[in-house]
Amino acid sequence: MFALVDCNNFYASCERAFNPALEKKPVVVLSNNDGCIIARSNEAKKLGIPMGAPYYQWRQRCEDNQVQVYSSNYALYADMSQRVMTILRSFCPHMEVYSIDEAFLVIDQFTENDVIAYANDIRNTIKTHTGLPVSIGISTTKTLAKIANHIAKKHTSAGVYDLRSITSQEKVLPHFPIGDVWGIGRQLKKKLEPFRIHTAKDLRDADLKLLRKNFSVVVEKIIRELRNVSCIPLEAIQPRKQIISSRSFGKTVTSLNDLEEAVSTYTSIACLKLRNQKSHARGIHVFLQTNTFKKNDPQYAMGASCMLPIPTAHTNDMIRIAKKCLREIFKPGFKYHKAGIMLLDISPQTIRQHDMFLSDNQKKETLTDTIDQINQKLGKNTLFYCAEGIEKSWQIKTCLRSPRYTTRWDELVVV
DNA sequence: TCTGGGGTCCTAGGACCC
DNA sequence: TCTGGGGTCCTAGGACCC
Repeated sequence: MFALVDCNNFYASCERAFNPALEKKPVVVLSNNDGCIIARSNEAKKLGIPMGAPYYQWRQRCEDNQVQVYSSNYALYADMSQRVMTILRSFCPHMEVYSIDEAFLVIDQFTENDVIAYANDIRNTIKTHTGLPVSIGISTTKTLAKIANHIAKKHTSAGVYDLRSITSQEKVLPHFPIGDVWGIGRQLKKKLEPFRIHTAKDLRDADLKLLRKNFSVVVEKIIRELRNVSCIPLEAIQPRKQIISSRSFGKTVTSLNDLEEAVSTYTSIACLKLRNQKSHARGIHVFLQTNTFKKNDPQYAMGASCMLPIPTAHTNDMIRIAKKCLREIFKPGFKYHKAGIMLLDISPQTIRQHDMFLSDNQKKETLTDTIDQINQKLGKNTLFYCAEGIEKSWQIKTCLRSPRYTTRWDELVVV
């Protein structure tokens, strides 16, 4: 038996948890650079504000309706997520953190009635300890638990829905749109329609062989999961296979110097993530681009990679080759809008192929460890590489960000 | 004026091996 | 006239997720 616990309107709810004045009011949270709307409270959804819409197109509507608008505050959301996950783990250690606001639990030890009480206990505990509302969907497979969660969120006031029985499945699946099924996106929806598949029930009852011939194994798994056959197992937390760091700039960037600072900063962010998961990487890919929305501006987008002889997790090693890549692709005269980096060929630090002709550099290890420890103790970026820049004029503006209530001593909530 | 930032998995095709 | 059968690895592109 799977339960999917999903926080309602997560980012918007985090803002509300520390600011009760937002209760019952429409709230939206914006993406980096205050570009797009990426979270909405129920009140904001009712105003017709769509997910992912560019903010500038909806700004007037927001102002007219006194919508409370926030820049994203990832320090806060990440910390709140950890609190929720810690509570969930205390209920059920057999769990998979699926995203910042969702987790699957495997709960096999319960009888029919107990499980509802158990789910309610989880909801109440999370609400009491964090202030965040969650919904819980329960069923026999992950795909069905996802559907149950949708129902819990939209059609019940209880916040818990049990979709294990055939009776409940017969009631729900005929009305559940195919595009809302986990794993069916826009393209698959379009391709399934000629097969007269419009609802979750249509897909469940479809001819498996016919669909397998026309679609990938992904679709076959979804069909089987809808038939109560579990094909997508609970997964343990794995180290990332790919680490990306990229941002749009706060202003148009034209100089190589600004790009170098930005790319060095992103490299530093990514390398810290890399070390935190005890991995190292053998290379880096650097990319930059102009603003693709500005059709009249000359466009340029390019990337370049560079590999090291042996993997590293040291920021200084990586910044050095990142800059080398950047200089290869930089062309003067363009108005740059975004740059980023991707770490390549990530592997665990325990697996290490030494270079016969290079000696280990113990000093470098000590340096990196010390920097990390100081930053851990005294706050992010207490020490940083000068290559990252000091003024960082290219950096994003987040003028609507709420305080980092839970991770900064100087931004604690005042009661 | 103004349009985010991460991730994963699958498949096909090419290059190579014996 | 006629040209096998079985593998692996890598990459790009596409689809999906939050």
